[in-house]
Amino acid sequence: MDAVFKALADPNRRALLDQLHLQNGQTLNQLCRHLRMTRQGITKHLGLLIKAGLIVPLWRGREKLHYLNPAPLKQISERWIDKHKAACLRALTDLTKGLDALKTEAN
Amino acid sequence: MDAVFKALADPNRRALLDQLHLQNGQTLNQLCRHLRMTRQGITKHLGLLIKAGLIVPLWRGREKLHYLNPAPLKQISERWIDKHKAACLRALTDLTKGLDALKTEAN
DNA sequence: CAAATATGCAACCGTTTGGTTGCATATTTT
DNA sequence: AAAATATGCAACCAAACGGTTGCATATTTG
Repeated sequence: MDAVFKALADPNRRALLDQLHLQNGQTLNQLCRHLRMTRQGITKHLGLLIKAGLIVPLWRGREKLHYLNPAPLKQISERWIDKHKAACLRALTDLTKGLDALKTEAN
Repeated sequence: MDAVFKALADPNRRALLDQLHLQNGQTLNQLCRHLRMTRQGITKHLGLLIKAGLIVPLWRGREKLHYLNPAPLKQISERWIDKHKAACLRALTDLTKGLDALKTEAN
């Protein structure tokens, strides 16, 4: 899961995911058109995304097609984000309680 | 939003959030007990988390209390994760279609 | 007021990261 | 078979990162 968080940390990589979200199954060269960077640079980013399981590569002849894999995002969402979101109300009441405690202390 | 993704990229920072999730409003020193690192190191991590809006600091005398702020996570979840999760079925069918295309091509 | 406590700030340092350039390899196309 | 296309691999580099040490500052306690 750490690999997924790390993969999502870079805006260029998120842009790549967005691009595939727009049109799934693009080749490396196609993806290169949307991002001003050398092909090799993009290859590196795609490498991380693939390692994190966010993208699944598929070879067709000399072309490498890139497909989104939503599973890791779903995991993160369910096992991490939701857990913390659930604490939403609690966290806010904690904060206001903290503020109140300060106020009464001040008196 | 970039700051939030970057803040979440480090396991120590996620551990800090988890720790606050366990007990909200802890001081810097309290948080230091749970992580083997110098206080200054932790201060840096907390700095990023605060900058990302994930944690709200609150001074009480010489103590700095740290409270969770679930808002940024909610934003990321709604504006990014959900968007990509929604493509779940689509992405999978895309992939299988890609595989099928390869198979038929092979014949 | 002095000592202890809780924190901040800045410099430094090894490692990782993001990106480039250069060259090699594999598949198509002509 | 030769040329063109699509990609991989490795070395290299500056910048960012994660963490430390050393010292300064502010608040409490005795």
